[in-house]
Amino acid sequence: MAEEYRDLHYHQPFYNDRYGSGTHGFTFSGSSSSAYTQDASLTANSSFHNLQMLDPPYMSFTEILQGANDNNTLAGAFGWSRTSSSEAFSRVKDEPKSVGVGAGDSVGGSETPATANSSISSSSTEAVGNENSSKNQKENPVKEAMEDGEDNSKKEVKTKKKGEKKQKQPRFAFMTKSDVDHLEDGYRWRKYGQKAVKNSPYPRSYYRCTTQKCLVKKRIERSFQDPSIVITTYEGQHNHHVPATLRGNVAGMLSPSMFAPSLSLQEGPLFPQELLLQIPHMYNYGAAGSTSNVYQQNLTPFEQLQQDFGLLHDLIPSAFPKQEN
DNA sequence: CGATTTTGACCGGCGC
DNA sequence: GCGCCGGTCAAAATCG
Repeated sequence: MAEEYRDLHYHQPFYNDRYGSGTHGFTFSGSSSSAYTQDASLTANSSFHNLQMLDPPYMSFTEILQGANDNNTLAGAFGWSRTSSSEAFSRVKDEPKSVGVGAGDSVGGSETPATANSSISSSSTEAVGNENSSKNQKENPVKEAMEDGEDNSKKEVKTKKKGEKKQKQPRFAFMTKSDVDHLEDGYRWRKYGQKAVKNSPYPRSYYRCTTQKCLVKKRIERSFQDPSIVITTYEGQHNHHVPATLRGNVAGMLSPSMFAPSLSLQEGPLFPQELLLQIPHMYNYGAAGSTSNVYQQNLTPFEQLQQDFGLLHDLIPSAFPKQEN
């Protein structure tokens, strides 16, 4: 447990998405893409689609979310580090199996889990695929997913009930440029496995939220194409707030209030979703098919937000609610 | 000494 | 039916 975080490195924004058909999701049709694409580290044949960011027009995240929510919640989190930034989210539709990212590997579990030298924060709820978003940090608030979760609970290893198969929960993934594998996102995680990733020299690590009853899981892997990129995939939504022990860290930064002064700033809970709702700009990626795309952008508005965020935090600490849990 | 990580075995789905 | 593969379990090891 150590918790330390420090300032971090920088993240770059990538977006990729593999949401497939979307019925929901963020798919805007945009067209231009401003970012540059990165190679796909994820799926091999992904063609990148466009992601575009809307600059001026701020689309409210809300809109986006609305669309998005249905399927998954996005909860992404935004991690803000002042220096860093960006990541991407991706939601995945249900994919059959692989998560999509094929490339990366993960964290070595062995190394530094949460404390690495520099940690970045990022997080999001689950994702899978490849998308990107920019900064984030925390997790996902979505709610639905887990309720039933049956995942953990009943899975005895061998006897699972016959008939039910586990359903998959929505996942969100985002990419972060960082040398630290396990990005601090405010929640406490317990590693429960590590597997080698096919075609990649880096392993993938599996983590589960340590909060009781919370079924959220996440996996972390490093892109084999660009080792500086860490792909984090969240599955499920937290049914609790960020642990109090982490307050001050990332947790503090997560508060959505910042973005929405006009919204309720009180103590609300702050889920990333809320955050998203308040963010003025967004990038969109079209997800067209099921291919995944990855986009990388240079920072843009998001970065600014992040920075602003950081400043706010420093200047007006009181503005950030503390959460307890 | 409790919590977390490590790591190989195991499980279940899927494609051939 | 078999093998591959992603994901999970769980005992042992390690950490703090």
